[in-house]
Amino acid sequence: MTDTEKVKRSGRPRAFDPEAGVAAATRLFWEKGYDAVGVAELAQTIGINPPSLYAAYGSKRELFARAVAHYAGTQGRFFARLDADGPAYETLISVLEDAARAGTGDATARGCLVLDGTRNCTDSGARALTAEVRAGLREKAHALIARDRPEVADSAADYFMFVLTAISGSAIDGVPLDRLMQDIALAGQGLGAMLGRG
Amino acid sequence: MTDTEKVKRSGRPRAFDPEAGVAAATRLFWEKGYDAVGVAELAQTIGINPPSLYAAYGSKRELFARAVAHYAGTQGRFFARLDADGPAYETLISVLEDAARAGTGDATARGCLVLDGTRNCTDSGARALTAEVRAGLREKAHALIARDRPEVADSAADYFMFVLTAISGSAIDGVPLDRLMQDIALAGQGLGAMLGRG
DNA sequence: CCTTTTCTGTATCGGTCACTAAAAAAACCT
DNA sequence: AGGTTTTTTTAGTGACCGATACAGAAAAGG
Repeated sequence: MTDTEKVKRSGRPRAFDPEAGVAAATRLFWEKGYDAVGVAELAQTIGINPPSLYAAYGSKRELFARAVAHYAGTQGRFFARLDADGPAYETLISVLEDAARAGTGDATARGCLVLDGTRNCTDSGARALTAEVRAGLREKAHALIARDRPEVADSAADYFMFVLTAISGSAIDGVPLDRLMQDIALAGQGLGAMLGRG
Repeated sequence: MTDTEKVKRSGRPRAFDPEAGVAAATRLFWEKGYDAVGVAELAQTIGINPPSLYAAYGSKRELFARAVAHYAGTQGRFFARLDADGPAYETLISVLEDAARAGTGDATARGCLVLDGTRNCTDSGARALTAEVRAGLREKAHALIARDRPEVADSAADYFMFVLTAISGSAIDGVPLDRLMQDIALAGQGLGAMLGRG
């Protein structure tokens, strides 16, 4: 008995799908970054007026929070593999490669929303949102590494985030996927030396 | 006979030092990024009013260009070592380490102005400015590597910029210098494998 | 002295920012 | 139908954005 059924309520029904609105907002935030996207632009892209946006989502920052969550569940879904119990080195490398693919996937993809979406952002709340997700990613990587090699988990998890940062920033700067794959292979040598590949 | 003497001209003399203004603007652009700094804030920090700023520098973008040049000649001076004729691997690593030091040097240092100062920036002219400097850096690294190992110059120069991107982004995200040094050592293994250390 | 030139501060330009007050519109209820 | 609830649209709020018009002030040349 899944409770996803919509409860019938009084009042004028909403003329748009809030989840579809979040998806559209995610695209916009991803392409331009938090500060560079205006509320008027968000509303127009969703197909509504600003008051409807505020009624549905509360504020630009809360909509961004929804967008980050949506992004994590779609573009960033491959990070869930860090929770699996495969070999650490191979898992980390494959996640880095998927990150490169996601950050260069289509013409409008520009790096990673979580890593670079709030760079130079004036809203500290928005910055804190992405920072929390980044901390969660580091924690996942740390836990994966610590299962087999607890003594290098701190260093390796830091290095994983370091390389992730390079991937997102480079993707934004226009480095194509095949170059990113080369870079990941080179960066992976440091990871392999610490973790032992295989 | 250096021609740095100021030419005496008619008219009311300028009440501030334009070069000192550029230095102050550089700090501001570095700390907050291009878009997040307003003209009013720039003028106030320099100690002038907006009209004086426009009279002296032309526009916010032109002042930013001056700031980038000033930054390259001060914070980024160590990149000149890429032009020296030392061993490629050691030179590249030491430059990366200096970049980490510059990006975490004091409390207000936030990564690299050239690498991250125009992230999520809405002014395409400002973005082009930093991109040109980045391309120049890559070119320097490429030339250094190509002297001894032309067959890997493309890959190694790309990887050098990849690691540089990670350093700046990580510094902004709060990674301390000692962790960055560890990360550089790990990333350097990929560089060493290509270039041969020594 | 007076004119010319350049810089100064004040006060503001039109445009956009995130956000909202108010009322019309579209559904439900009795 | 009449009343209630919620969303819609219209039309704005004050604050800030980059950039300037204007007039007074401070120097030089005559």
